[in-house]
Amino acid sequence: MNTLKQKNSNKDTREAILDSAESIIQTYGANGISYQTISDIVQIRKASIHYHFPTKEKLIEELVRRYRLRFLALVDAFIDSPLSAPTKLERYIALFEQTLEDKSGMKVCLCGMLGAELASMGSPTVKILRNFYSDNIERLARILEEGREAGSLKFSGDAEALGGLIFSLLEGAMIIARAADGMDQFRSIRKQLLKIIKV
Amino acid sequence: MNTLKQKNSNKDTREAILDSAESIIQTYGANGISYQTISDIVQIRKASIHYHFPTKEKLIEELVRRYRLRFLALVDAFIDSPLSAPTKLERYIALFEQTLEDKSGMKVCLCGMLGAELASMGSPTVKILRNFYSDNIERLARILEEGREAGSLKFSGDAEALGGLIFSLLEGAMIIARAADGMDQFRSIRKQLLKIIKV
DNA sequence: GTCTATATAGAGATAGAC
DNA sequence: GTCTATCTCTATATAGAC
Repeated sequence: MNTLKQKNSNKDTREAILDSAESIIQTYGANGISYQTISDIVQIRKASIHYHFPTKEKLIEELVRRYRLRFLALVDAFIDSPLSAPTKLERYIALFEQTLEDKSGMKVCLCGMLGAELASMGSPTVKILRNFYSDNIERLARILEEGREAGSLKFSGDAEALGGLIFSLLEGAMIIARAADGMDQFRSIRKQLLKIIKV
Repeated sequence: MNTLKQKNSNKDTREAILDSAESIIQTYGANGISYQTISDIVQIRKASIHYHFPTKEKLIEELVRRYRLRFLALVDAFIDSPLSAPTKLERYIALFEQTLEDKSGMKVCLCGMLGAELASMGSPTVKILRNFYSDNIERLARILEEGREAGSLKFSGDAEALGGLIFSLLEGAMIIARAADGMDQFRSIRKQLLKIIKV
């Protein structure tokens, strides 16, 4: 705890920059962030942000990378647990619901938001976004297949296709429900979905 | 055809501006348009665009208004026809599929795209977006209810809730499928959806 | 209705001092 | 690692000639 000690205070600044950028994008879209707005929130000069993230593209790339890892970790915390498949599915949906219920305003999935503007993102970022989508669909497919085998979920056809359906649905529902300005629509959609596939 | 004749040539320019802006937004997002990019496509000077649309906000508002009317007209062209409910549903889904299949690149629903950035849109625009969503959900609910009564569609619960689910699903699927870079994912989701509710 | 020219503000980014 | 200062580019928007 002496010679190996890192200059560590920058970790905090770096994370604070990512935190503020993430929050803004989830609320206003990719165009909502600027070095200035981040500067105002983090209380650091614009130029200092460039020390941590040389370009805006790199900042967004890092943002997406972090978000993906963090979100998948939340999923993987229960996916191999002894919980029933329907419970796992409800937990999964709850992750989206919580984002939408954020106390600082209804937020949308970062990767759903940026996916809308995919054509204007750098290719490393696009790769991570793609991975985020396929990782989530794969997790959903696993839950679905497990439920079908256990007899707790019922559906016909490909689990992967239904996983893609549910993931698309959740991403879309966040955007649409936010316009309705309340959680009711999202909740009624969730209820309808579970009614369809729960045995 | 003389005294009442309008100065009419501007109609074309106006529409051309809207067309180009629409196409850009559906591909790159709201941030993709600037007076310059529109100027390049329409072959008109930046300042001239301001003659037709004094501010960017007004331009986007008009864009959303036009899109909504046009899209609903396409839906209403068959919604009260003697077609079966499942066929109507397939036709409805085809409207989204066609947008995604556009020859100038995979496009996303204009209102889905702008909904992602709802928090940074002007309030008249937000109102029209909200209407677009609720109008579509209402049309879907009508088709669903009709199919249930005719025995050609099967589902339990509220038709409005299922309509919201399907609409959210389609909006989300356009975004997610585009990242997968091909129509396969969208088609497999459509297939899966129809498998679930077709009798 | 479209043009040229310009005002003004904001963006991302860099240089170099501390 | 953070600062001040500045560069360059692009954005929206306006004034006024044609």
